[in-house]
Amino acid sequence: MKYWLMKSEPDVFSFEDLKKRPKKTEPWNGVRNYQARNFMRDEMSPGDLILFYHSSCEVPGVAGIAKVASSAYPDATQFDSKSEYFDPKATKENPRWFLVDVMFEKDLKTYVSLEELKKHQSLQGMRLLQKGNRLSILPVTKDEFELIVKLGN
DNA sequence: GCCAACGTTGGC
DNA sequence: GCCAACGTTGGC
Repeated sequence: MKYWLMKSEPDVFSFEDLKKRPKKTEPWNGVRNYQARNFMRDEMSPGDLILFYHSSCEVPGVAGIAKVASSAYPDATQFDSKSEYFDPKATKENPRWFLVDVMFEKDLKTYVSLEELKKHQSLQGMRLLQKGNRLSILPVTKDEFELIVKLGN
């Protein structure tokens, strides 16, 4: 079992939006970064737990807990010429972008802001907190995951 | 294969 | 809106 942090802009797709989905799942489409893709394609397994992180918003931070709900499969938006995520170099025979389905797991009692994360000595090594970090999917250690869940409860 | 130019991310 | 950081592109 692995642990992850996945960023989403809440104006586009928030943790509350995930919860409101009929099956509480959502294909994590639109990732167009190779490192992030590799995490989904090669490293994630169904059941892995996810910190659902809100970025580019008033108060960035961890909004709730989700989990990986499928194995990896091609992101359909890469083949759709009308999609903003269309990739002309991708073919169905040779897809370039993969995704997993993400499912609501549980709420936190309180939102855990980025500011709060920065206060904790034991989280200083998180990739999320490193300068210049832009990756939208990041691995998180078990200890980091558990501490952050504790901060939210 | 180098690297400058350009685009994007994301906190502030 | 700014800007630092960093990934990608494309000319050579």
